[in-house]
Amino acid sequence: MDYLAGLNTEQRAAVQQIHGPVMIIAGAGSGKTRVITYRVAHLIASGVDPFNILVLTFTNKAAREMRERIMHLVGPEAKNIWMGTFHSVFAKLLRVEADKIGYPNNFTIYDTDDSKSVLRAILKEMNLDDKLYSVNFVLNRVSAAKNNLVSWQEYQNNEQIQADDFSSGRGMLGKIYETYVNRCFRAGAMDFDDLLFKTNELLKLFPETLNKYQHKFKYLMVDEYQDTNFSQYLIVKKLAAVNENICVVGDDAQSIYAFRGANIQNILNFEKDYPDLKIFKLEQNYRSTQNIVNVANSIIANNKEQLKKNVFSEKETGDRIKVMRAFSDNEEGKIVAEGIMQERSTKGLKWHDFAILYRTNAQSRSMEEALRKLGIPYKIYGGLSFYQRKEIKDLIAYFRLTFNPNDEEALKRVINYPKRGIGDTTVDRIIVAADKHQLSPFEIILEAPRYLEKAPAQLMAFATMIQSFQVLTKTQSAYEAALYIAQHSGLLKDLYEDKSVEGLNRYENIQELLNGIKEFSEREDLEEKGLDVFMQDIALLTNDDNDKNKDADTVSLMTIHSSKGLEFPQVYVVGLEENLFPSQMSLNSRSDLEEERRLFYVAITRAETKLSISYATSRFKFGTLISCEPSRFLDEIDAQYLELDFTAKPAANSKSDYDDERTAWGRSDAFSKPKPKTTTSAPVKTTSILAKAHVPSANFKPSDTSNLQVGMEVEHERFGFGKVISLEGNKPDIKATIFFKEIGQKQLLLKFAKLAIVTNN
DNA sequence: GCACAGCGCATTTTT
DNA sequence: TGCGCTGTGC
Repeated sequence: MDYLAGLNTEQRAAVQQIHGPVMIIAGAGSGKTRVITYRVAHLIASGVDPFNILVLTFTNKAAREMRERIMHLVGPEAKNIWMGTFHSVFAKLLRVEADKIGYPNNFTIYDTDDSKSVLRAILKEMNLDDKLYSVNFVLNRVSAAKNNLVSWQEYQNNEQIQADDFSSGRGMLGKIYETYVNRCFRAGAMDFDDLLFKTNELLKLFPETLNKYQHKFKYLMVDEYQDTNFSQYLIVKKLAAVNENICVVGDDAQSIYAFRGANIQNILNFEKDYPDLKIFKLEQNYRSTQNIVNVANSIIANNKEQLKKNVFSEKETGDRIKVMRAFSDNEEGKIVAEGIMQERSTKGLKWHDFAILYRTNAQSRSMEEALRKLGIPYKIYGGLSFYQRKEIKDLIAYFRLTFNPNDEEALKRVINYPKRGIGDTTVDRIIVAADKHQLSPFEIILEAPRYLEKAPAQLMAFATMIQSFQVLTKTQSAYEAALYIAQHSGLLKDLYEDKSVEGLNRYENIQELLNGIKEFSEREDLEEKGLDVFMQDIALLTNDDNDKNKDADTVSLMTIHSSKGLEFPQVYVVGLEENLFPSQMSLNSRSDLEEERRLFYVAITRAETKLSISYATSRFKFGTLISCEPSRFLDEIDAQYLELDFTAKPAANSKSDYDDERTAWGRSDAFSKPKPKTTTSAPVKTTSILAKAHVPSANFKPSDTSNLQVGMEVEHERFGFGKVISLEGNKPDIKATIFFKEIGQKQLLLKFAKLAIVTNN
């Protein structure tokens, strides 16, 4: 067991505690993956049968990486571990048990687009106001219900929910939910949430099935436990109920998916579910410098709800965190690109040592432009994944329809693509007839003359074609079948004839998919490798599951959300502005704001050696120029860790002459106090964050404020000069209301505020 | 049944 | 600003 030697004391203790409930709180960069993989290896080394181990992750990537690492530790036995994402593991389980809940084993998995399309059709049929009932809103609502295991019946019978819906004028949501569920069922389809919802249903309705899996999965491990929703939580809880060998790993500080139903309480309350659990805290950060870790800590300390931990680093102190101000979004891109350029050449780094992280995808544009101008290679992560591209979805829809002709979304997608003269009206008639006769649309098409007044020959031809595909897939290999379908559906030809750049691209993408299927066909580790097997969890594959050139030396651009779990030597977090980060949408509730703060925490902790943060004072939003305030998060960072770089000058075409830092800011001077002359050619180092542009006087020194009186003029490190308006409260907790010239009125607790008394009035 | 113009809308998104 | 959906006109 020499692998245990590579772990620190706490890590080793966590790895060796293989029985009973265990919670591992893994701070950022604390070697979490290492602990999980070693723990699995240790389970096996201790005699646990790999078949009895279930490891759940959230991403395919995490599952894949862990599997590889475990394989490395324990050898091919690792193959027998059930390890995968929640969705893929329970999809697999449901394929075995589907008939119990009335589903075919080859059920289709609807992706988000499919779900939206179903809902769009329903909303249209019901003639509902598409302002009140926007597809996104309705889907969120349905999804939230499912994630909280509220069935459509319960939804309709719950007075609270009904009252809420009616008061917002959306009384039909319950009915929509019902119709949606029925529509999916008829199509033999489950959406993403169903994979978990139906698993819960199965385990609830069939105790013997629950029992079977409770005894199969004797040892459970859940990664990123802070991101579980109620549905996932309950599955895990049920499966673990007999043996209670459950180990959850997570970091409440990195919970950033509440908006998708993740419930941070699951980790905060884990202790209540398993009172005799063992808790291990991995607090040593092996990734980042002390400065970076300290900054992250100072940010997250502002959150109320969190588990206590003390993340520390024993690496070097490191550079201070650079805060850069720009005058526009374009200029922000420019200073970031220039920064990268310079850092790379002075420190001999590679492009792939850098990442630019932003809150919203829209911010990538100014970054891209600036990088392009300097000839810096970059890659944008996220966005459309390979499997979400139209042409790929089209071909896959043919596959889907072949294996599950009831799959209505697949049918609608390809019945007239490529063009074969079956228009919307015909499709509508088919759907109406399907509803009327309680059949699937495809069944109507098969006997079109019987059910439809007009049954165009094209319809019959289409049905015959799909049937021929069905026959074919029974005998041919996945690749042969796929190629045949691509050709004979006319899809390949249609794309081939499009000679535009995009058309060429689409054609190549199809080729690539076919190549992927070919590789699958040739895999030797699989017993079954028909196209149906290939199709099974294709809907669950995403972005990086098909990344061709991930080794390229490029700067990485991505949203902070997608950066979770990654690390880079140098990280630029951009757009630290109010209403952008934190997002405007999150300002209404404390919990939303705390999630934004955790997001900032995640962003900061991606950096290994150097972190730079930037903001712009103006930016284009939806085509109009708006002015921006620096983010409140900047104020929350302890100023001692920062280095301000305000050297960026407004663009040359700007009319006025900017000599002075403060006029450059667009604010007038507060008081006619002598100002420190700031050098504009070199980075300004001060002890203040200057989020609000105040540069404290050179001789700034906090005064003793125990005798502070109303009317006195004071100076605050960050808020600038102000006048005391009122004082209230008793001794240690005296609260002063001060009107600051630059930022307006603020209330400060004197015991904390660092104020210098300027005049005694 | 199809093409195109114009309107409206716009976080984050492991699955 | 830029994309996607809807409606109009052929």
